[in-house]
Parts: sequence; structure tokens; C-alpha cells
Amino acid sequence: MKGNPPACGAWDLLIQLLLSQRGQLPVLAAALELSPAQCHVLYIIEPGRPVPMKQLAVSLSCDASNVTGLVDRLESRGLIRRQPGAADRRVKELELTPTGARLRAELIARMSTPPPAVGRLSARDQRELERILSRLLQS
Amino acid sequence: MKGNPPACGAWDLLIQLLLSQRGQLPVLAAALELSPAQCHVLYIIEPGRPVPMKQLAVSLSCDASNVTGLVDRLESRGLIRRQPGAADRRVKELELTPTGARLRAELIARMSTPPPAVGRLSARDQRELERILSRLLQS
DNA sequence: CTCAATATTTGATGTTGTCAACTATCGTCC
DNA sequence: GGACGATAGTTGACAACATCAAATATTGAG
Repeated sequence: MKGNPPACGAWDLLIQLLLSQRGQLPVLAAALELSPAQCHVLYIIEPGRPVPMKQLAVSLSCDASNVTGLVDRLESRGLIRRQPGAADRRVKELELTPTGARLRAELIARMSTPPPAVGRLSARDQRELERILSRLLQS
Repeated sequence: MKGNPPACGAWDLLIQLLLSQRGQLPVLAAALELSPAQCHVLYIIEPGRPVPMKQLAVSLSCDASNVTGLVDRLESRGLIRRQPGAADRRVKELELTPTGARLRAELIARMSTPPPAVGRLSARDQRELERILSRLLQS
């Protein structure tokens, strides 16, 4: 990959973008009385699609023990529920409560508002960007 | 912006990418015995370009008091130095030590290695992505 | 000189994250 | 069926991160 200038150039720019946005999540989260990690959890759990805690740990790429506390706090706020797993009695599946689903919708609505710089791209570049990113994410 | 589907679509994908990469920084950081926040600090301070603490807080979009502890830990490891500001005696400027500069170079080298998915894009898409992102970041 | 504004630090507090150790359950192998 | 290793989740100890409010020191304007 070292001998592949366009890939490295594109990736460097993505790094810059990622780091420049790293600070925005805490701000956005605070407005909803959430932490960044809690936002990430709500983002991952879709309404009506329970997620085992272990899988959540993998999605967050963090230790399973970390998920316990994270879920404790979200559950104590009534945003998610622990449900015993159907087949395997070791697992607990996480489900959004109605309140949680509403907050998630609000969260996603706020996250989805693109920063002005995206709107300043030409229509063609916006479509190209969308196409390339979707290819990048699915592979 | 609500009535601008391509911008929103592109931004949604960037969000996904951002969240999917959120977990990688801790891993990369740990390999160098750093925390994600410390990586971000080293990334921001370029060799030979001292940065006032206040400006660092702005770049990290965090509280100034947070920077104190962050800098304390990096300084106690000999990676950066506090220097009294030239003009204003209230400010302290942060400078990389030689050790810090070496670690920063290593950090950036590791961060710059693109994930395989980027390499799977066609050469044309890689160039397009690079072009669009550079336009996005400069505006 | 006085006073509001700014840069940094300190202390209190809550969250995130890791690791090691523990319990409960599952699956497999004999 | 019973022993045993693997897996899901929890707990406790601990360090780092992050915020706020309060304190200090310095600056710059009036």
C-alpha cells in the first residue's frame, strides 16, 4: 500500500476529517444529556432489533465489561431494556424503550444535518462522494 | 439543507465511517502506550511549531482545564514541553521534545496506513475521493 | 489605578475504558 | 449422564478523560 499514492492521500484526508469531527460528537451528545459513547450505543441499537451485549462490545470495539456500565446508565434512564436471550440463557439482548427510540430519532436527526462545507460541494461531487463512500463501506 | 438529498446521503455515510473508525483510535493509541486524546494532541502539535494551551483546547473542542491534565501527562513522559509565551506572560506554549517528535512521526506513519477497503476502490475512485475531500476540507 | 477579560491551574465529580477474577450457562467429548 | 473448556455477563480496582466552579496571574482599556 506504500506504493499507492492516491489511496494514502485519500486516507490522510479522511483522517483529518475524522479528527476534526472527533470533538463535535461530545458537543452534540451533551445537548441531549448523553455522552459520546451513549450516543454510539443508541445509534447501533435499531428500534425493534435487539442486540446482544457481546455484539455491542464488538461494534464499539471495547471490552465487554465496559458495556455493562454503559448499559446500566442507559437502562437507569429508561432508554433501553435488558431482555433474556431467547435461545441462550447466558446472553441478554438490548432493546430500545419507546423513550429510547424517540431519543435515538432525535439524535440521528441532529447528527444527519451536514456541516455547511458539504453543501458547498457541487451537486455532482456530492453524488460522487456518496457513491464512493457507499462502495467503501460495503467492501 | 433538508431538501438536499445528495448532501444528506453523503453526510450519513461519513457519519457511519466516522463511527466505525471511532474504535480504531484507542487500539492504535494503545500500541504506542498513548490514549486517544494524547494521540490527538501529538497530531496537532507539529515539530517546531509551538501551540498555546488555549488554542489546543479549541482544536480539541474541550474545556481548557482538561488540557492541563492532558499536558501534564505528556510532559511527565518527556514528549512535550511547556514554554512561557513570548509576548504574553499568561500563555504557555507547547512544544514537542525530540522524543515527542519521533513518537509523533511513528504515530502518523501508523495512522496513515489506509484500511484495506480503501485499496479496493478503483484507482479512479481513489483519485476522485481525494479530490472531493480536499475540496471539502479547505472550504 | 481600576476593572473587566483572558490564560492557566486546582479540586470535586461523573463517565469511559482496561484488566483480572467470578458466576452461570452452553457444547462437546468420553 | 458427567466432566470440562469456552462463552456471556458482572464486579471491583484503577487510570484517563471531561466538565464545572473557583482561584491566581496577567493583560489591556478606560
